Amino acid sequence: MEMDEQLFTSKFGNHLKAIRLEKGLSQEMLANDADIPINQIGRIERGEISTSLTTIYKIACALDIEVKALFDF
Amino acid sequence: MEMDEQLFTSKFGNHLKAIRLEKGLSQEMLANDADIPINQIGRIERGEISTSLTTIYKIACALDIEVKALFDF
DNA sequence: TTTTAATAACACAAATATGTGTTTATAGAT
DNA sequence: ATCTATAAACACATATTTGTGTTATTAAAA
Repeated sequence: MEMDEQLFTSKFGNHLKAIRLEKGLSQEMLANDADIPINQIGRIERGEISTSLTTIYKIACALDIEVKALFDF
Repeated sequence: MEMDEQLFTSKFGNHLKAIRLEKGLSQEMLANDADIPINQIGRIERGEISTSLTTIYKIACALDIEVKALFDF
């Protein structure tokens, strides 16, 4: 699927949010588990920022899923 | 697998390099295809930087693979 | 209506990636 | 030894994320 970069970050954010909600976590809980500021989670889910590899990894660890699962969309 | 963040970016870089070489591409060719500076590819492969979602996406497109394949390690 | 939890939205400094350029190192071929 | 291609290693300005606050919405419950 060919996609614009901004659309990609937006879809990534939506997918992250869906996974977070499936796990029954609030942004704040996820942020605490991942040791990331809560605002950062919001910015990522809204597709505002193109977050970094390490942040992605920390989030995957906090969600207890593989990183590649975050890209399954 | 539990892993340090720096080790993760390092493994990501090694995996990217392996895929690039499998495809028979030089850093320069990949950089051109992905519309990214060549030095950036080197920095990522060496694990020097924690690159961004959009850069990861551009690289995956240029390699003609799914993003999640870049995290299959 | 009022309270509460959750998220969005805004601002700002600090840290880091990005983009561009140049130079050095390495390895293979001639 | 020389040439060539590839990659590493610098430097530096610019752009963006990150981290830390504060304030404003939104929605649901009491």
